[in-house]
Amino acid sequence: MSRFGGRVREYPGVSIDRFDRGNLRARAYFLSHCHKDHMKGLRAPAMKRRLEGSLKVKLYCSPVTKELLLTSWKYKFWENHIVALEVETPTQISLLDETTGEKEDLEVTLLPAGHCPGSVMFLFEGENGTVLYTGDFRLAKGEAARMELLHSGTRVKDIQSVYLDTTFCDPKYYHIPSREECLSGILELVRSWTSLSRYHVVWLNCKAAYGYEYLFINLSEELGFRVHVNKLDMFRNMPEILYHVTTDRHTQIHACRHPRDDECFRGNRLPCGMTCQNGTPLHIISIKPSTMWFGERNKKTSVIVRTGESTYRACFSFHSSYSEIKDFVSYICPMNVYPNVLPLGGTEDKVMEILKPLCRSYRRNMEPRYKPLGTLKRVHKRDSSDTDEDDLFDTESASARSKIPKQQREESRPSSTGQAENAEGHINESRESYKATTAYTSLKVDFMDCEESNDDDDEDDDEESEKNTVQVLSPEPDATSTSNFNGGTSDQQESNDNIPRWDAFFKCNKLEESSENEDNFPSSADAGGSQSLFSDSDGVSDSTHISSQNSSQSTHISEQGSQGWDSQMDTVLITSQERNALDVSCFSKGGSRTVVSALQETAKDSQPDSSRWKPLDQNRLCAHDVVCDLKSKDCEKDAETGTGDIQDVLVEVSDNPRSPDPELRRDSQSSSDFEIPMTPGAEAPKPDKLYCLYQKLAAGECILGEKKGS
DNA sequence: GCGATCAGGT
DNA sequence: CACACCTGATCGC
Repeated sequence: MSRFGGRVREYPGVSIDRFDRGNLRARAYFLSHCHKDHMKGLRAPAMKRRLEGSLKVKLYCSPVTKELLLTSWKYKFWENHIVALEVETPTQISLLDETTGEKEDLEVTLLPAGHCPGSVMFLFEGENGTVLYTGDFRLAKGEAARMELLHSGTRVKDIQSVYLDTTFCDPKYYHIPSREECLSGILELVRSWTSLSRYHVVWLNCKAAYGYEYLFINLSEELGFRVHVNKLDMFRNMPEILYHVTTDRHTQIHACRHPRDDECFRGNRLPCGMTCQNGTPLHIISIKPSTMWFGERNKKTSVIVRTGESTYRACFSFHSSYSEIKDFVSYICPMNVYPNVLPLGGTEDKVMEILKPLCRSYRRNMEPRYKPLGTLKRVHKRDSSDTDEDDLFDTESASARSKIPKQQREESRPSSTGQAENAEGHINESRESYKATTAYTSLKVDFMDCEESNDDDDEDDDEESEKNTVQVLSPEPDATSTSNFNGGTSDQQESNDNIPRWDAFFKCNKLEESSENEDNFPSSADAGGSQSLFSDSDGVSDSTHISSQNSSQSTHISEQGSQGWDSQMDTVLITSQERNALDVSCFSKGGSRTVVSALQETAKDSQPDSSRWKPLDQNRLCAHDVVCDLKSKDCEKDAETGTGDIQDVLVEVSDNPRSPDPELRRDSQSSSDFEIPMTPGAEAPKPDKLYCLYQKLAAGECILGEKKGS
């Protein structure tokens, strides 16, 4: 929840995203996007009176935001006061104090924020300095570097203050899979289900808020089914959205809602009331987009998690992750940062502790040497932002950096180039040291971190409660060992002395050996925690058959009969590293595809296809370049004809998606990414064994066969 | 009757 | 443990 009061200290005459109380006296208003929590007071009688008293007072926003806002009659009284500013078009505005006649000139630029349709950041430039208000934003790593208007010439502008969306500004949200990863995960799940028959439909359990449109568009484009929604009049002037949504319920993708849509779903009914077609009952799965996050050390990034017999969650985030935020701020390198949001339970101090070191004010104090500001990267190549952004950012990208041994990096880094240096040195140091301290403080942190996302909110999670089978990860064979991770206080320390710890081991190895080892551990961040050990075995189980129980990591589909044996297999997990790691060539190109091949195809597709809807395009109101090219003719055909070849399809075919058998149900609902079941009869490794394993791991050797044997 | 606020839910 | 929103209860005007 935004706790931003509406005003920036540099320009107190403007109010942004808040319209109540003191903001009623503002000379100009700005709305970054159309979410209610940024519209407080906007339709209040007091504001209405304020407008009636002055024709001059304006609300500035993007054209899309204006359109969405005025769709609701509640905001109609703003109509003659709204000024839609084109995105990325610097505009001079005059702030007039109507009582004194005093005037203040200000240049404002709207920058795409990637949060929802029409969402923007505001860049103010005036005599009190340059101020960036981010609103809510999701920008991938390196995206700031591609925004021309954040730069003057090739250098990033001298920004006095950033008012920042800090929703996920906490290391526990270190990584959130990219939009593209999430999208293709959802796409493949939807594709595989809907291609089983025309009666297989998907319900996207989306919240009542703007922001899912690009998902609808991409699904519709790829699969050829428009998405059923309750209302679409707000998109009447946005053809590229309008074309992909429908109020006709006869479609296989639904995002309709009902006050008690969960009940509907449990009764095998869509929120719109559909339950069968031509007398044939529908087979419905639900996919709930929700934020999933991953700790720094976890390289696993499953974007789809099965939560029930026919319920899934898919990773989806409107906000930047911790590392994206840090990338953004360190690139901008402002004098000051002010958090707009305090993560619940977090304090301003804690957030500032993270952000301060990224600011110039702080860097100056710490380092006398002048640090040049960042430099503009490739100018506006949005298409490429869809792909692996790391590749675009050669020396700058964190992941590219981490592939180079740190020592080497420091030696070879150029001494006077802009951002490369900017992002290096100090910033990195601070990150390193932060990591070191967290790794130290508690195993619990370590474990939580590794463990992956969280996001157990609500209703359909009851079965997930045991998702983290900690015992297996524990080095201690007995049951009390759980406390090492969970409760652990003093005895935790003790047991740690006896048991070789992966992070400690790795650190010491790193000192002894040359830095080559880092090649075996592409992400240096993976060094901590025993999870990496197990997730490895988990991750490669494909090739080693180490454990059929963990095979949900496999990208293959579980083709489930009604037996229970494979209940662990039916979790569909699509992880980003699998997509990178697996060889596409081993999969057939037939009508039905494996997850992996399909994913890689879409990844390929996504690059050059300019008709694809991209998050930063969410400001297009009435684009002339709409290409309503449904490449889905084939898919449609598939759906008509093909229910065969199911073994190649992502999701199991089940005649009875809601198995009444509670045993089966509980089983199948566990996400095996969370849960690493103990192999029957197996015992946890002894300290010396562990040491041995660590050594082999560090050397890059395969430990799996042995582990299995032990 | 309306709005603001809170609690509780999805 | 998040977000964005909705509903319903309560209070004040």
